[in-house]
Amino acid sequence: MAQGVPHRQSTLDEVAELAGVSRSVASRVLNNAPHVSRAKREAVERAVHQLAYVPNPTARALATRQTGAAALVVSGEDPSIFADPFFAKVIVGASAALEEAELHLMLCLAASDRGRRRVEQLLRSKGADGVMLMALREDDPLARLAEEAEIPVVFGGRPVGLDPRWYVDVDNLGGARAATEYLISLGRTRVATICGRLDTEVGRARYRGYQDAMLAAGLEPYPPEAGDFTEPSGAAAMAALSARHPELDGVFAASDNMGAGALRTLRDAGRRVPADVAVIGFDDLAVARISDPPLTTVHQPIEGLGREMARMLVALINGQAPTPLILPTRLVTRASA
Amino acid sequence: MAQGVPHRQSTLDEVAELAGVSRSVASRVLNNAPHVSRAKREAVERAVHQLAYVPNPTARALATRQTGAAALVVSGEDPSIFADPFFAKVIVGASAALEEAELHLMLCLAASDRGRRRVEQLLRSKGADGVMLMALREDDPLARLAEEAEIPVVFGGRPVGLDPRWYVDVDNLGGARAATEYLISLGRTRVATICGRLDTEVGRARYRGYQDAMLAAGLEPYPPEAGDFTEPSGAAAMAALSARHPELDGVFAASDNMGAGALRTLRDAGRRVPADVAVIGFDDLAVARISDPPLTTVHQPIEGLGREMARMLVALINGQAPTPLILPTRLVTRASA
DNA sequence: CGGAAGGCTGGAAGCGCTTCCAGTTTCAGG
DNA sequence: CCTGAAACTGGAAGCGCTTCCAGCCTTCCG
Repeated sequence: MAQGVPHRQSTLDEVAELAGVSRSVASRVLNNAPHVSRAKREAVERAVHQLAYVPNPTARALATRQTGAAALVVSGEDPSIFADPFFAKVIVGASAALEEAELHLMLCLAASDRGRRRVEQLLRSKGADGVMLMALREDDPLARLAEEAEIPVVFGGRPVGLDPRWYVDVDNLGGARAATEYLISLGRTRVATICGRLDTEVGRARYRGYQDAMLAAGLEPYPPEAGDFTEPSGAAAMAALSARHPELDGVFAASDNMGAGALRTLRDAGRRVPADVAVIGFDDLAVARISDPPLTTVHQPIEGLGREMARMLVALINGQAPTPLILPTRLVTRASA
Repeated sequence: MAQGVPHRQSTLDEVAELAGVSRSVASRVLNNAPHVSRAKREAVERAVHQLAYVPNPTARALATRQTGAAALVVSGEDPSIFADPFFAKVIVGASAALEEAELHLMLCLAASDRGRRRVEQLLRSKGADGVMLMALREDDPLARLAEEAEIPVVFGGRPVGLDPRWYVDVDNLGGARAATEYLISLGRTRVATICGRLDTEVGRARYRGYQDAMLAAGLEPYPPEAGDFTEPSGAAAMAALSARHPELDGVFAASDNMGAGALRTLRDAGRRVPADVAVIGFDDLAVARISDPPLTTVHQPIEGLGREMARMLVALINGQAPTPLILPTRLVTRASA
């Protein structure tokens, strides 16, 4: 940066003057609006090139009342939940879709009080053209704020106890049911689940899917053994489960990380997978591929989730009326089941 | 959103009028600038509260010529490199530091041509108050643009063939040397390395660290066996290495993912870790903890990297003159070596 | 060749906020 | 009770761009 003179940014006025037209015409050329003769259009283009002119986005934003940015806010009390590669994939998808709409991506990690206050500001001051909300906790105050906000809001996953107007979700229930059904189809009858946090909709839906499948097969569901979606919690849950129910021959873990943890515990305990216990995870993250044995899991289209959220948001911003979306999941069979 | 009347956002003028003061005074109160009597200050505050007034950030940005946002751009031809949890951690750190400075975080994945063009725009139009640049490739055109830009730019990691004025890096060389020295101190003498891409500074530095340690111990470094930092590439490299040099008793992998890949290959080949071959990784990501056996690795302060980049950027934005920073790494011993 | 339709054009009014500055008020000290 | 300094205050001029609109100039048809 800053080598030599500050070199004042050139303005539209200067472009207009150099091109010998009025500022209005120059503006029209830039936004390629109609009502500009070929000659003037070219003159302006030449001037733009000559001055290396770049429009000032802030001024444009003020005049058009559009910021040109969309925000992705990730809630949660602990910023480290964001370290989950899940979010990175969502971002990749969302980023691509926003790029198509020429929108910038603002990322808000609303973990601290301060962070949440900033999100509130953003929502109320219309600091972005729209907002995508993820990982809301039960009774998250952000939910209210979002409902009251006068800018488009799209939810990623349905927050517990709320029925947002616009959201994109993944078929957690169906995926969990499919996983459990697969275990059952393998002849396993003593299938337990390591479920995720039951104060999240994801955790609940996946648990419900497990229950549904068990009941449908005439089997008694085991009581939920809860983890928090992380590897250590999966390992701990597996230990607790084995102690309480040594007869288990199948486990559905509500996340790959927990599944990997379960594999570790089983391995340490000398139980073979899948011979003694079959394990299925959920997410289809990298960890599922590199665990030992590779984890059979429920694939969810995470980038797709991000992409669709962004697309829905763009639609809303453009005044369209999209409908909520639930993306399909599918079972990926590997060695663990 | 949009329940009921559009409810026009109230403006500073309205606040001023309601409080019975001029707009200037109201503005001063909001920015708590001096030269406002107690009485008027309170009157304005009351009006702000009553109207639920929130200043319009765009207008403020136009007037102050400050956008209130900093951008983090992640380069690379493939957007999926962003899926590496590495970046998520950088973001967590950067986000926290930016929050303290009341700056928003804009995230730019400059993978596509379109994405790169947008970054160029951002740089040239001063669409952000500053920019953090990461994962530049060799001869990345973004580097030039950044140098020419008239806004503060901080590099995360030094790009190959460039000596940026402001950067934050991690002591890759020292870390790699320490890892290799540790293997040697364990009595291993036939230590090879699975290095990362040698067209990145990270890859080169870690390879150089390995070389240094070997030479210093009077051992002959093996020629580099390159991967691309991913698990599969590590597995493949390990296979190639074993085929070519069956005598190996130690391997330094330049990333945990590659280390995990190496472990997998060794396990599949029936070689015991660390008894037959000791393995060390680099990064200290989650994968190092859950691999089998857990991977001894070089810890690098990734969140710290993000935090320091953001702090340096904030310093630059505030007109200070920070100095480049190289963060320390340290060896974390686990079971694999 | 007249006239109307319609494309072009540029002046001017914003968008909502900051900030300079000149004028006014306040008040301690003499 | 006066004086000057210090503290306030509000008018006004922007920040750089979009967009409405009234007027002008083409065309083109009858």
